[in-house]
Amino acid sequence: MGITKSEHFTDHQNELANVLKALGHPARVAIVEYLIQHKQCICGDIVNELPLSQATISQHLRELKQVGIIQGNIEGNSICYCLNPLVFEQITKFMGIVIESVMKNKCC
Amino acid sequence: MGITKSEHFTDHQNELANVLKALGHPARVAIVEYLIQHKQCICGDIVNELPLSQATISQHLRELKQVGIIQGNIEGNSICYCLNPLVFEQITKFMGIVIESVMKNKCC
DNA sequence: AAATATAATCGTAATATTGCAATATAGATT
DNA sequence: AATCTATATTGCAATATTACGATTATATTT
Repeated sequence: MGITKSEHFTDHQNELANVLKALGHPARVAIVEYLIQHKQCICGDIVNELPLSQATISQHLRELKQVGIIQGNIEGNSICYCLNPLVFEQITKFMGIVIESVMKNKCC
Repeated sequence: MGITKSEHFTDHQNELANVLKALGHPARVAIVEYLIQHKQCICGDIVNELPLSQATISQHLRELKQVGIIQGNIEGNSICYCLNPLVFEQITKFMGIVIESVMKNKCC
């Protein structure tokens, strides 16, 4: 099929999964890491950094933006992208709950 | 194409992306949440919990296991699965670095 | 040993993702 | 206004993912 049965899951589960899926590609991890170092970028910066075409980079940026991982502000000719902290706080919170739970009870 | 050009990225980027991709599906988020609450499960528990077939659940469990998110121990007839804290610590560390970076510098 | 219980695997269909060339769009510059 | 620069979009091919029925494998129970 290839189609996820989203309707059977909670909004929270779908939203978290969407964000994590967006981060689940090495090029998009690389883009986030570029933004960690340089704080901001335009599409062309990433095109110069990664061995992927401009069209492909643009697509990856769109996916990251769609789930709120980055935000883009138009600056004249180009678009300035940067990280959105809120999303990462959400993810960290989830991961924290997992870790806390695991620590309390060892595996069978 | 549908094929990720993994060879162009670092091991760290590929590994992190693989773990996040594995968590990037609502059913697999739901499995992790089940494990947070119940500490452990067998395949049949999840089959009873989620509206997906046994074959599909088994596949999702295998994906989670492949990237080290869960571990499975054979217990007679069935297999007991539980969470592996190490992976989540890795993810949290990455997320923490992102947040720290973002806090230092607002967007353009 | 036959029957049952549990879970993995195989085969397959439907759909999604990845990547790129080509093209389109929009602001900046001459 | 013509050109340049930066990026988005479209269309397409190759591959991956999701899901399930059917089957298989293994351990347990009768």
